[in-house]
Amino acid sequence: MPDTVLDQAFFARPALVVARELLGKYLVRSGAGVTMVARIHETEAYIGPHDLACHAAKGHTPRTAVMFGPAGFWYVYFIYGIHWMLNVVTEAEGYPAAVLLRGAGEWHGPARLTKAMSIDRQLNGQPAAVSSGLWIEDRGDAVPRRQIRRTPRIGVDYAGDWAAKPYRFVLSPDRPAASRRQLSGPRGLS
DNA sequence: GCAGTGATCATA
DNA sequence: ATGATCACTGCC
Repeated sequence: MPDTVLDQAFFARPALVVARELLGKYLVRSGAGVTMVARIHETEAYIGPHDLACHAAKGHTPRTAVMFGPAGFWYVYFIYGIHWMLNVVTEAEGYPAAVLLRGAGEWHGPARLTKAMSIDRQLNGQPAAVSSGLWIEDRGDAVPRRQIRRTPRIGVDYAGDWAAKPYRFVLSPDRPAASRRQLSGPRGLS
């Protein structure tokens, strides 16, 4: 299967679906004569204006405007005076939702990822497409469901009941299959 | 554990 | 104009 650049149809779906399906896809950064590729292993869904952890819960502001636009565009914002966060807009135009890319390749943590790939406000509002120098590819290596873990989102304790919802998706390495003996034998002594 | 750092938005 | 807050990281 040839590599496929994910298009607007991929992103124009519920954020939870997009967040899950982005695991195992490839984030590609091209610019200044170099290209970087990193397999996505951690995402979070911010599902709409009723989601109190989603920036769009604060309404349509200059900062959140991109999220109200069409799917497949980058929503990049600055936080804590230091860090850039990379999101891709999902859902139908007019419905504000996005997926935060928290980890890819060797990088763990959303700010480390953007720092490594030189992602900043210049990409805010740009399309996730080759033309912007930042896009996502499907390279045909599907992720088995058993490698996907769901947890609550990080750093959103302010969001009340929404903080506990399992909207974070993590691609975990396969554990070696337990042998019959391990399954039926005594637990470890430790 | 907690400081750093500055954009953003509500309040005035 | 001012102040609280913040989808984090690195160092104590």
